[in-house]
Amino acid sequence: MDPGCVGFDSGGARRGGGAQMLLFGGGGSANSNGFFKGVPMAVLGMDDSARAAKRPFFTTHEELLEEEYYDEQAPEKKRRLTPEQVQLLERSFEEENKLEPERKTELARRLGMAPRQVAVWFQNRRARWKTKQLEADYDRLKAAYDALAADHQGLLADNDSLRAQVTSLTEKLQGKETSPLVTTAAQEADQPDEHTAASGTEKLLAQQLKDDLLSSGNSTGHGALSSEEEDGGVVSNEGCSFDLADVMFAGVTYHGAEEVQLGNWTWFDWED
DNA sequence: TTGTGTTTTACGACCTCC
DNA sequence: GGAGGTCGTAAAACACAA
Repeated sequence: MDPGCVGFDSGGARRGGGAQMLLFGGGGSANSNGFFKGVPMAVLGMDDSARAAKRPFFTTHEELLEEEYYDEQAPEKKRRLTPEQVQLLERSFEEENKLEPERKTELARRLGMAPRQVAVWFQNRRARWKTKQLEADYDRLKAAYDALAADHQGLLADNDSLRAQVTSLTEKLQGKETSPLVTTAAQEADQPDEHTAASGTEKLLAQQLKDDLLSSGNSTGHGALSSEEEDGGVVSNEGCSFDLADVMFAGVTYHGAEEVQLGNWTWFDWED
């Protein structure tokens, strides 16, 4: 027979024996792991599947064209492709996962398979490929999500830390409300002109506040003062999730300071 | 050996494109 | 309308644990 032929001998029904197989490339008997032990539904001429279902598997390309291979008695069972067939199909799939009619015909001829079989194999192979792709996409998206979630947790921790600092500093400032340096807005309303000039003590306290802010900086830089920021006396809060100015300076006025507003941040700078 | 889960082969229904 | 695609599914083949 044609060395490129593969298939079953459907003689089970005709000769009363077990199914036999010819290996791809001219092999002999059925292999040991159970491949092809069933009587086949054939190298199906499945372009007409109703007829093909009754066609024996063992056949050459030429025999495929012959009606005499029909066997009305043969049970319809599936069979697996040989490793050699699968190997060639895989190689072809790697080159192009779509199947033009010419290529389908050529592959079928080389493999001793029906064109319909080749087409079905490509359909199933594309489905498996798509599943793998979806799994890979899922893995990538999950990794990206996990990284973002971790980053988010870090930001939340930073946020908590900064809030704690704000609370601490606010309490510290409010504990000094009675000093001549700082008054509440209400106190200032009562005595609007009393503290318009910054004294040496005021500057000292202001510097202390500034130092506190600088020393409480965190790793991400969000909401904390950096040395660069100190130079200009201006603070950026890009990416910060709370309004430091609102919290820290609510109801408190620093006398003799120049108020610099940038976004949600307010910085008080004093001229010497 | 048997039960069970997975993979492979094959098909029908439906959709899109020419 | 026909060809060829995807999608969902049936069933055979296979792997493997008990």
